Amino acid sequence: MVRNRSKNPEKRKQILDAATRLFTDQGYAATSMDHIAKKADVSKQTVYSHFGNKDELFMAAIEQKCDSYHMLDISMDDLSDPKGILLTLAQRFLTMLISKEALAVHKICAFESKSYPNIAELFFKAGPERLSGKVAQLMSKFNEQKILKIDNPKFAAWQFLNMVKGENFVRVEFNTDKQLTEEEVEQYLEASVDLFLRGYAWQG
Amino acid sequence: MVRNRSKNPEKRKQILDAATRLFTDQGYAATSMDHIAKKADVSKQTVYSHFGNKDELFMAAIEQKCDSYHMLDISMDDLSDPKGILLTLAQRFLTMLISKEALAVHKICAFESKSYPNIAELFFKAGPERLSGKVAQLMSKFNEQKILKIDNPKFAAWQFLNMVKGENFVRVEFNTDKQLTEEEVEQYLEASVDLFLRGYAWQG
DNA sequence: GTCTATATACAGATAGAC
DNA sequence: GTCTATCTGTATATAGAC
Repeated sequence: MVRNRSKNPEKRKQILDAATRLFTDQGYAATSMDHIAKKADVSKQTVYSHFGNKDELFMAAIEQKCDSYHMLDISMDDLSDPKGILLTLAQRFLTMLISKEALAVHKICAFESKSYPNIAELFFKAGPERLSGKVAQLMSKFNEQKILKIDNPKFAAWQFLNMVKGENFVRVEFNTDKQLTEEEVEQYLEASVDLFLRGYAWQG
Repeated sequence: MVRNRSKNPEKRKQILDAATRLFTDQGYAATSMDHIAKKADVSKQTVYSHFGNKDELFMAAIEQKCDSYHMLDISMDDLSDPKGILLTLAQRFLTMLISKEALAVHKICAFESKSYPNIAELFFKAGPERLSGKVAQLMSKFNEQKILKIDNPKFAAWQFLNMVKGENFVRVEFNTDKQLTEEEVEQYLEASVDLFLRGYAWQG
């Protein structure tokens, strides 16, 4: 009886937390129900009692992560300093992207996207799509207020967000030995914002 | 005796091919030695005789894929049509990126980058780093010939390549239900090349 | 060197006591 | 509802025949 909520919700939370942690750390196949039960400090049967089977537990765990995938809030009140706004956005976005948590969910959703398309879709909607939508709104406002000339705000949003990733994200993604310094990243971000501003400037 | 090359090299190749296929398809943990042996049409013991254990076989398989990760050749002879060159490059790059093969290696290297850092590093060097180096050379030439004003060719290369990925790559990466049409992708690529050309134009 | 058969460990999932 | 104990399949890896 998975639906019965008279079961101890604390244990449920313990299980879900442990599962989320282990699945995102090690992946689906490499994570065992025994390990989850042990880490959650409950018996294995309790895990099954709460979540039915491994698949359902996996879906619940990743779903939770997707839900809690918090938005970057982009203040769109004062647009008088586009460079400052975009630079701040770029910095925050990149910091979020390369955070251990976000990267782990990203990787597992991408990796399991064939086996669990609905999970990957969930992540895409909660993460990249949602953010790019927000940024597109920002681009739209820049255009309306004639701060930048942006015919297609959606394109501009994807261009900007992808550009910002740069070498830094790829290096983190593949865990390369050498990583970029903060200064290098900062320089890259500024150069990218400048490129973007020049490319979408009104006075061509 | 793994080093002894008097063993049947045909069988070795069969094993390696099967392993590469299965590992990239399903990941490390989800792929069994039994399955590899069966697919390679040899006995399991032969697999062990050739590669020692699962780890070594995995490394050999992915290494092979990285080696064969073929470069996009970028012709740098006639630079008179920068828009045409960049558009062609963008199209070829994106096509390569979202190809089933490239995507599979990309995903598994990213996913296993913590467990197998040397494999991920190998891929990074053979893939993203090598390509961005080539593109940086192109950017450098654009600058030398005053076709574009590019102070930092390395930055420009990463900016261009990342930008080109756009929404399309992310949607393929997460296997989303809705995928972009060819027309949409083509429009995005042209918009991105235009943005890049305006941003790095000589006459600001 | 390659095969079949087997040892050993651990996986997901269930049965039954309390 | 939660626990301990167990069933059953399958994994990695090895032994021994040819």
